[in-house]
Amino acid sequence: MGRSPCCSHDAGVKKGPWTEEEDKTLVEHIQKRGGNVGGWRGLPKTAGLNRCGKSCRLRWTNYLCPDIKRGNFTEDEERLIITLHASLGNKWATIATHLEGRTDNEIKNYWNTHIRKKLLRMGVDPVTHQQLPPNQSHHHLPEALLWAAAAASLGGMDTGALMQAQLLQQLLRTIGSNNDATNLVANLAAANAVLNSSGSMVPNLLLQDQMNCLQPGYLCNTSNFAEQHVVQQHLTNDTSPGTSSFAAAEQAGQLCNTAASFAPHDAAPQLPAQEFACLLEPMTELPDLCSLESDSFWKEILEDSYRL
DNA sequence: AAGGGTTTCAACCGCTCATAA
DNA sequence: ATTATGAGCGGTTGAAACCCT
Repeated sequence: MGRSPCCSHDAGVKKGPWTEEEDKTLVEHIQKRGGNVGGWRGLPKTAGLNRCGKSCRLRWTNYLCPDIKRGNFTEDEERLIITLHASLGNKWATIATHLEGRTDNEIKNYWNTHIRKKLLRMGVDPVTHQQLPPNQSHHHLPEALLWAAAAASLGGMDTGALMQAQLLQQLLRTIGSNNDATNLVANLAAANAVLNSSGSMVPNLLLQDQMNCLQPGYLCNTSNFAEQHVVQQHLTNDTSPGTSSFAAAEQAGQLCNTAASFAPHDAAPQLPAQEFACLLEPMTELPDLCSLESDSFWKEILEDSYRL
């Protein structure tokens, strides 16, 4: 089919931002017809607007239509967009049908200005939704810590969890680089002091994930870490106060990214979360609420990691 | 306060799809 | 089967708002 002649090529047709008067004219015209537009092409003439039909349709569907919901996207909406985008791609109109009151244009803009950047910062390719290779990832350790700190400040993660995230990242860095463990031990000591002084309780589930992460062979599958976290959370019906599932998944994603960047290059292909959950090795026996009272537990893990 | 850089989002453009003739 | 046309979609643009120095 040949391309249709665009009405915007009409001489003298106004373009650019709509005035209040034009909005009023368009709304009154459509309401007068009981919401039945008829045909957009002929609408400007019958409504008395010096606009092309296309412009009228866009203004109505994206802004003036009374069904449109205004305001910031909720956490649930954001999660739904990401989920739908993973399966549908840039099918904004289709995605919009799943979010009541949101337009395709609004979702597209929100994706490009917020979600896309957020995923990139987390080291996730916004097109494929897969982990970016370390050399392409915008993610790096200090930024991960900033994210964790931001999450903690918003109440999504307590300080104990934040410290755990830092510790895990330090540990993985040490494992990956084979550097000496001096800094890690020093950090562990510092963390110990902080935890002892604050009395923070470390979310048990987060610890379990971290412990799994440290087990031999796990690094080959770390790209599934975020999914695994969600599956485990679901299975254990975790309801830790102050840790929403989304925040937990995000924080798990952070840890996943770091872990994946140190994974062997011949890492096994990814498995669906459900399949992977069945393959999980038995959990490591955790110390008492991981109080970090005893450095020996961590030292043993470190020693094990050097033997890998 | 100013001005330069960045971000946001309404609106446009060009294309494809669906359908009537 | 072919063609013409309107509707709708997704990528892109640019003005305004916002932020930073």
